[in-house]
Amino acid sequence: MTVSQKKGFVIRIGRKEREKRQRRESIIDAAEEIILERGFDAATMDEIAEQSEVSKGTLYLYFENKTALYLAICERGSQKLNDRFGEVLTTDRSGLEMIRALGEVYLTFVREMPLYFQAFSHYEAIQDEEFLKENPIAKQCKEHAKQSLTYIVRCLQVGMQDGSIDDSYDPKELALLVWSCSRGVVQMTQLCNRKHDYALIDDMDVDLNALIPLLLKVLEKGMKGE
Amino acid sequence: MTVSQKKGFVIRIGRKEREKRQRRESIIDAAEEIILERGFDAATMDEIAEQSEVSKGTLYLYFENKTALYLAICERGSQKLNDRFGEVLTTDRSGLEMIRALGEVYLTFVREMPLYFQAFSHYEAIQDEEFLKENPIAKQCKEHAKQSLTYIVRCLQVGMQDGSIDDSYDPKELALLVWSCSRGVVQMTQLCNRKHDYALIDDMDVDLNALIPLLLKVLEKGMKGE
DNA sequence: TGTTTTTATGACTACGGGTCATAATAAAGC
DNA sequence: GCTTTATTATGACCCGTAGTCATAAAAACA
Repeated sequence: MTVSQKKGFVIRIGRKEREKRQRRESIIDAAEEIILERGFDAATMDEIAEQSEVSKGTLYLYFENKTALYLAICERGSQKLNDRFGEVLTTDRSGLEMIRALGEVYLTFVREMPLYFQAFSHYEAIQDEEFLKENPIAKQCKEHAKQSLTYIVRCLQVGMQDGSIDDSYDPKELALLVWSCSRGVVQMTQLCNRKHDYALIDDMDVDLNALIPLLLKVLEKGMKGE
Repeated sequence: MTVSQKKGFVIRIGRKEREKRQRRESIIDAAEEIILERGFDAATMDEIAEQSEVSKGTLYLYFENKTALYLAICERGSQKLNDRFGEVLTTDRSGLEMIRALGEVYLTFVREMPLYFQAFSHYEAIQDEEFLKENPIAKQCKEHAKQSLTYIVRCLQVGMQDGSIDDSYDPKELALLVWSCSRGVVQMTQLCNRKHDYALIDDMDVDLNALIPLLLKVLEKGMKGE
């Protein structure tokens, strides 16, 4: 543990750390599989333990409770989404075009990995504020969310610079708005797709796939600079 | 039971029906109180039974399970919101103005009765499709949602008639969009208000109260006819 | 009043989240 | 190597809560 200890020892500590993280990840993998099969609520810790080839007790060695484990899934998801958002920022486009790209990235993400989207909803449904305030994984999730929002702000700022977006808006407010609306629309889409008999669409015959392009169209017109 | 039976009997049946409904309502009342105190997840059926001055067994005579009871709360909420939406339609305003009014009604509703808003989220989180498909209360909820959406469609149609809204849009699609966005924004607002340390606002200093007006502003500009 | 039907009850069961005494394994000291 | 100490793993167990059911009370009826 102390600095005076020989190199070999330090290396071995490194390996242990690595193995520990690996096992943690494999538990999250297992949890994801089980949740995909059974759903968030129906999934049990016993099932997850079995799937991850670990005893129940060990599970609780890595995650203080079920919520913490689910938060970890959330954290993974927000990390992934964040990375994809970041990539958009590296491309050379107008602000408005980047906003559209972010929207498409978001939609693709949710389509490809609906589990993470569900996990986000789960996270938001957590009532216990104390837990959220203390838990380090929750803090990570927050960090990622903040980061994502910042990406949107940046795109809007670029758009205001290049004239593709009306610069009389407050970019931060507008970013929050874009974010909220996208979430709302995607949520609705998911909802309608999942239970295919969901009231709103039944005899309404609206094409859900048209909803996101429509959002972009309306938002763009609403945000466009003169 | 048969038609030949004397009046007194029929009247007594009526009274029993009435009492049964009343008790059902009082159970829902109790559930709402407990949930307000403890939250949806922490609330137990025993607590609710005690609060409604009924045994646990009786509770299950009126609601097949906890989810059904929660659905009943949802049904109540959607009924109330629906009524308020309906009132807006009776006023004499331009389509765009009515849309704004609906937005305000919605926001007021959520502010006054956050419990119902939470109940809606709960409803949407239910994974068991079979249950939702069979349950009559769920069907009612759906009916209300459909009705609300129709109100929005009507307002948009009026707006397209009076020229306040661009009539090249499909009113149904646009209604779904307006609805989704509003939900998204309100959800975000609720989220940020609840856990006051929610990542997005912390050091962003965005005024949440400005978010809904901003939504209306952007939507209006985006939907406006030339 | 006696009989049947409806409604109410709370002890009980099943099940899942979470714990903890104990065991296995690995590291350190000699 | 062998012993001692520290770390990590285990699953039997505890406890709270959703949901059940045999029994009782009440109401309707004859």
